[in-house]
Amino acid sequence: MPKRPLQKLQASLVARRYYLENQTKSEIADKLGISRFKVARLIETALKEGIVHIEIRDQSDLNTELAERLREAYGLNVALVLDGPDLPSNALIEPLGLLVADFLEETLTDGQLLGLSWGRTLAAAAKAISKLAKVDVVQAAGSPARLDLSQNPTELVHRFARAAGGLAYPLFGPMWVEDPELVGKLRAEPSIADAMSRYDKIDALVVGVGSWRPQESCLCSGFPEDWRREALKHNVQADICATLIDPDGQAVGSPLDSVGLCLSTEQLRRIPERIVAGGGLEKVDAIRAVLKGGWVTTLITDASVARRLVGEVVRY
Amino acid sequence: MPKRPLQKLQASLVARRYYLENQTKSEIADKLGISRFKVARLIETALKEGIVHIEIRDQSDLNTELAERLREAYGLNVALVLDGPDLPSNALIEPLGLLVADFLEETLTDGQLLGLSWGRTLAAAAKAISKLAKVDVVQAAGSPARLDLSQNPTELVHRFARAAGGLAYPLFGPMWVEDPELVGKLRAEPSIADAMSRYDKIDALVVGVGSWRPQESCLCSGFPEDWRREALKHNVQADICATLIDPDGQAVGSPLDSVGLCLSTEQLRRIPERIVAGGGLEKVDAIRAVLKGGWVTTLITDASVARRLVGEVVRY
DNA sequence: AGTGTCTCCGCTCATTTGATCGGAACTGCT
DNA sequence: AGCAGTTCCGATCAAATGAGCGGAGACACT
Repeated sequence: MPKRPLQKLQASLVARRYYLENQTKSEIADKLGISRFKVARLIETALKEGIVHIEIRDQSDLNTELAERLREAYGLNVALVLDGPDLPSNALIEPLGLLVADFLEETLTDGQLLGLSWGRTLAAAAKAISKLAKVDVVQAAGSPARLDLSQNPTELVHRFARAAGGLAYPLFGPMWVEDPELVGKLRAEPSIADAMSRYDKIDALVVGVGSWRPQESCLCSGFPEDWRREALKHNVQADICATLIDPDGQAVGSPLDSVGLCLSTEQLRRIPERIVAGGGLEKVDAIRAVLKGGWVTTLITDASVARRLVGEVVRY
Repeated sequence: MPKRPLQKLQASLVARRYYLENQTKSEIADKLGISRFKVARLIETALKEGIVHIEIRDQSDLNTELAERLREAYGLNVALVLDGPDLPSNALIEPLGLLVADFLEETLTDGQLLGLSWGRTLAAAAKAISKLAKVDVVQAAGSPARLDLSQNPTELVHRFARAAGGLAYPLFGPMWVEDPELVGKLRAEPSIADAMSRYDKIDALVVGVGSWRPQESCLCSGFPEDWRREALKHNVQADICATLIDPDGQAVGSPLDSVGLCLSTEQLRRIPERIVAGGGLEKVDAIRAVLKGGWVTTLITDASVARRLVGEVVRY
């Protein structure tokens, strides 16, 4: 028996009354005949000594602890981390989509303008959306090559707009054309011009994150051979909407800047809320890159990625 | 997945920041763009829903939770409950004595007058005492019959006084005599009168609790046969110093009132701090009785007794 | 639409709490 | 004993928090 059990004893007694019985510190102090400062200090030591244990138990499938660490490490506004074992990207698309849907349902407010790129996670989100705030929805980039129909970005924009009861501004056109003259004509096309003119007013943009590991990215694999070579020479790790990102998070110029039908890098930067969704360890390099560059304000990912990212000591 | 994980999610996020990262509610509110009231309500629900778990871990061998419940159930000022398995009284005497010693060392203040009765727990306490506040010590009752030397109350008073560096007022005399005339003479005896005259000024009294189950109580077994019969007719369950207590906690008159060399029941009542020590299930009836009658302000006991007592639903 | 109920929100005002400070008491050292 | 270093304590003032209230919006029912 320690010679003075009563110091810690009193600490645990005070802590019990304060935390478990909701008595005020002053009240406890009066009853115990000590000053309220002493009570406060006892509680402090109880906390420090581990006499008081406070534990936050997640009751959903979200890991809020990882989320919080991730959020702090990369200066995000919000991080949502789906808890669970390491799974391949494919298996994560649907739950992440659900999460994106839920997040949008709870955070968008009437009258905002939502920008959407494309991707499987967004497609899953679109399916899961039920009721959205009354927002208008604009397509942030034309259709990339080799996209199957279920991911048709135009369809996606309509789905969101319908759920929101707002207007849809789809972009009927390819993400890029190789002929500079043709780009000019397309951009002048009224429906396309209408959509693209709204890019500066987007309140929130939702995009998947594209990995540039060979054979993974839609965008990478859809690029013309010479573009891709050029991009890989710059060590591009990720694409976010139409912006290519190197391992340090810097934007790498690409032909899309001139011949794309899409949000420009500058426009992307200016969007107040940039929501990026993507999970699975295959994407961890891409996600790290976009986080480093500060391209993200809200990240929606899974625990495997989050664990990897917070396990790295660096902070930005 | 619940349709709205984000309500609880936000609750756990807010709770994490509040409890684990010590951010203020206002701070959290600002960062999240919600009102501080909403933060407070989220934390409230997190508490209510069990998202936040707060646990007080005792680091000593004291069970503060039982102590607190006991304290509340019987309106005690302080309860100390030694944690551990059910043990017989004998095995508890030494640890309880240590506890009494520690308690006195931490709570007595210079200049007070400490009253002591006798008993094995007090003897153990006396052995464990090392440094006490500078108090004077007065013996609250004469020596009962059949007490072995180690429990000699006079010796006890001296030990305490020596540890305290204060004066000792022992009572050289028996706890009672059967001849009323002799009592008068003894009470007039200067050293005895000196001690007894201080009974009204006692700040804190430490007593063991005596059980009146046959063959257990020192006091009971030491009583003359006719006194004991009379007491048992009144269903006496306990003695506390020289006062006999029935199962409801009422004081039962006894010859000690007239022929005892000891604190009277009225004097006992007036002592501000009445510290009662005793443990072991054999004593539970006695302890219950003295608690019921409000004879105790500080109870020092063991977990088996505490469990039993708080397990009974009644409150007084 | 009208209406009663209900929940949720943020305001005001009083209370509770924290940050910071200087002084008292204690300790170890000369 | 005398003295620096340390710890502990409680006061003050500002900040954080809680209790309670009324209004706005959602919902169900007429």
